Amino acid sequence: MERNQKEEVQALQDTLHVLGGKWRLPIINSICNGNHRFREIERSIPGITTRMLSRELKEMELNMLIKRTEDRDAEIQVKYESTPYCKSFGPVIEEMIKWGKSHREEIIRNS
Amino acid sequence: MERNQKEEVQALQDTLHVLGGKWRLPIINSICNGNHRFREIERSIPGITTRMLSRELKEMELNMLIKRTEDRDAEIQVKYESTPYCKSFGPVIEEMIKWGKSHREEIIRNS
DNA sequence: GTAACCAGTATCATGGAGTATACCAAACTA
DNA sequence: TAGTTTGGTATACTCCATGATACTGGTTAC
Repeated sequence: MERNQKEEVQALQDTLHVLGGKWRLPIINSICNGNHRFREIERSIPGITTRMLSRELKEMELNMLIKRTEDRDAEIQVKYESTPYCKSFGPVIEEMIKWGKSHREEIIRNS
Repeated sequence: MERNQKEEVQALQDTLHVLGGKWRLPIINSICNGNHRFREIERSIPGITTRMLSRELKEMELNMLIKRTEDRDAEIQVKYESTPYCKSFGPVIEEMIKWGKSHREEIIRNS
């Protein structure tokens, strides 16, 4: 019981650490939704700056969350893709989206 | 499709905002796990300081995430409880714990 | 040939989340 | 009655994530 709790807190903090910051999840979501180019991703996330997107993409690549490919001869020269590791966040993201949506509905209903 | 995406990003950012910071989720988890006293919660979350716990609890009370009751004659004078609203995070938290745990296992397996 | 788009980088500024440390009054407890 | 626990507050500091703004070198579209 006691140990179990510590383990859970640990697991939570691990997850929070990997998903840390304002932009990680929106970026993952955007890429998983079919945006693969830098500007495409940028436009799909309201409020993000070029600088933040650039930084986050770099670190996420280091952390194996996404894969960046550069191919001068392809129609899309620079392409960002999600890795299987990244996709393992699917359920987490889904639940968060679900919560966010119902939260909004709740607020609208109460106003 | 396009609108749907914006809505999802919005929902994600809403959720992130409410759960923002390093400590919210661990605190919710702790309270939901049966810790109801200030020091109890504090001890259950490694690394948190009195100040941060105090601050977070206050704001979470304002946001209706938790309920604080003071009763001088009860055996527990000050008690923190989760609200139904707070409990709506259950699925989100569960998924995050699940991810964190399997992530740890993964790392151990690969080392 | 110029305007717009792509994929970023460079610099500078800043607010507030988080840390560290000490302290308090009341209650309980040995 | 001295020590410990409880539920916090006060003050001071630090640093880093984020924001704002500008710029660049290459490519494609008109």
